[in-house]
Amino acid sequence: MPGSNPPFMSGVPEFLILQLLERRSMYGYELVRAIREATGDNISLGEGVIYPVLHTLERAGALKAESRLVNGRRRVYYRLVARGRQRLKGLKERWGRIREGVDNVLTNATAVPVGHRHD
Amino acid sequence: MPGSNPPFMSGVPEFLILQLLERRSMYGYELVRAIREATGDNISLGEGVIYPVLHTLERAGALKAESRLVNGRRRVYYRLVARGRQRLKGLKERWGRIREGVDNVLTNATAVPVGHRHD
DNA sequence: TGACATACCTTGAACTGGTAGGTATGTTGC
DNA sequence: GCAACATACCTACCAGTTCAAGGTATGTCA
Repeated sequence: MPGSNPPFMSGVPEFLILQLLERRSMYGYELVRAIREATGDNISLGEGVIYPVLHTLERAGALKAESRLVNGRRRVYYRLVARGRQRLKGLKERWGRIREGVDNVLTNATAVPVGHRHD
Repeated sequence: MPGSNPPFMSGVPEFLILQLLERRSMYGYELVRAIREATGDNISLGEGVIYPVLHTLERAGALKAESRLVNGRRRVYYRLVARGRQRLKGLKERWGRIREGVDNVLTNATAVPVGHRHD
């Protein structure tokens, strides 16, 4: 039975990729390992996840690809551009809200919605 | 444009439902509002999301349904049972790991994986 | 009588992650 | 020279899930 659907992962690969590329350009294979490291081994994504997302993001104009030749091997570096930064910003906000919402229920506290604080 | 696919939501409806039903039994329509309240308006799920999840969860043996008649209206109350509690436990752990992984990248800190702390 | 809240339900579309497979090059050890 | 491995890219298919939209029916209030 190939392809189960683990919870809480939707949007996460894209989010992590965008986030990491904000710091510096990277190539796909590099991202696979970077994600493991940067998440403290909490999240591990295979190449079969990374590459398609990269391609989608590029088609969407969020990333620019540049093929370089290093040690006789081809590497496709991806650079975050304006549209990608915008996208990242939106995802950050969304992540913040959902994270907060879930944690509210988790910690049993009755919530104070973002943007409705009145300290 | 029907059916967009907002990120970070996969697994969340199930998780919230399980979480809320751990405290007390509720019926579907009640859950819709309870989720809005409990998440501090950060998350809002329609009936079209709640009911299918409820049915799936019941089929999976995580919930027991009981139909009651209140004020001439039918209400289907759902009660969390053992299998559901187990499921909730697993989701809690998963949520913890993913949340931590994402936040690690977000806060730019190199991570300390869960279970690998050595204070 | 009409409007609205309550309360349940299903269908179809769209998206997305995961697995599994496949290609090709450089490096290392025997 | 050759096997094994790491590097580095890629795609096709599956499965599961959220969501909007629509539909039914009862009670209440003006």
